[in-house]
Amino acid sequence: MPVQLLRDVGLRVTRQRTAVLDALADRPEAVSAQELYTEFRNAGDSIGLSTVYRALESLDEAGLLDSFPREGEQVYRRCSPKHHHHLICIDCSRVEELEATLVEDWVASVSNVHDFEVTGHRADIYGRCIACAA
Amino acid sequence: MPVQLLRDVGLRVTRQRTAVLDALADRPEAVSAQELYTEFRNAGDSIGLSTVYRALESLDEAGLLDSFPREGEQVYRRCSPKHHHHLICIDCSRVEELEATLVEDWVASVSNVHDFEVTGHRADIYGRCIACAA
DNA sequence: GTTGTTGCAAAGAATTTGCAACATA
DNA sequence: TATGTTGCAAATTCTTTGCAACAAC
Repeated sequence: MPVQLLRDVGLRVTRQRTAVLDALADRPEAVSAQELYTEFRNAGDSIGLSTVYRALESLDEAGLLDSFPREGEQVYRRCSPKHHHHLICIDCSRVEELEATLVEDWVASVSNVHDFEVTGHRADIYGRCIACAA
Repeated sequence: MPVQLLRDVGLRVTRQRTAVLDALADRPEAVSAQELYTEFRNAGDSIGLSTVYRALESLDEAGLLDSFPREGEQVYRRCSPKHHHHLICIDCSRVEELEATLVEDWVASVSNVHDFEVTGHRADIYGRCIACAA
C-alpha cells in the first residue's frame, strides 16, 4: 500500500504521489516523467507535469525508486529497498533486479587497491529479454 | 596522433575533429560538449557548438571515446579501445579505467542463467579520488 | 493554523535539425 | 568533382522554478 510507504519515508500522503506509486506498482519496465504524465492525462487523471517530476524526484531520494538515464531522459521504476543490479532490455525497458556477489567482491577489491574513497557503484547488463529477442 | 586515428575509423580529417581529439588527449576527466565548446571559444578557436556535438557523437560511435551521463548532460573522454570499466570521481570527474575479470565472470554467469540475449554491460565505481577526498 | 504540495506558465538548459557554404578525398 | 562536414539560427525536448491557491497534518 502506497500510503504506508509514503508515511514510512516521511513524505506527505497526497493523491498525486499515491497515483505515481500506483502507476509504478508491479511495472517491470522503467518510465520517464513525460511518459507517466501522458498516461495520467490519457486516463483522465488530473496531475501537473511538474508534480510528476517532483514526485518521482522525492520518491527516488526516499529510496523507493530506481532511476537511470535512458536516451537523454531520466527513467524510474519501483525497486526493492536492498542493493541490487539490473538486467535491462534495450527494446522494451523491462528491468529485472539482480543480486551479484561477484560485483560486490569486485568493488571491495578495487577500493582496497586504489587510493579512492568509494561511495557507490553501479553494474547493469543490457540486452534483449526473451520476448523481444524473438 | 589524431589524424591517423580518424583515418583508421573512416572519418574525414577535419580541423574541428582534430581539435576535439587534441583537447581530449591525456585528459583524465570527462567533459561535456558545452564545456568543450566554451574552452574552444576562450582559447580563440572558432568551432560551432553543433560541430562539437557532432564530433563527439561520431568519435563516440567510432569507439574512440567513452561517454556517460553526468547530472543531466552527456560527458566524454578518450579511452582505450579495449573493454574496461571505470573508477569515477564524483567531485572532479577524473576517470580511471579498470579491467575486471570478476565483472566479466558475472555477466557470463547471468547470461547463462537468464533467458536474456546479452548485448552489453557496464560497471562503474563512484567515489572520491585521493585529491578530492582530502 | 502551519507547513508542505500542487499547478500553471515561464524560464532554462542540453541537444538536434535544416540548409547553404565549404573543405576533404 | 563528389560527398561528407561545418556553422548558424531555429526548433525540440527534458527539466526546473516562481508563486499563489490549496491540501495534509
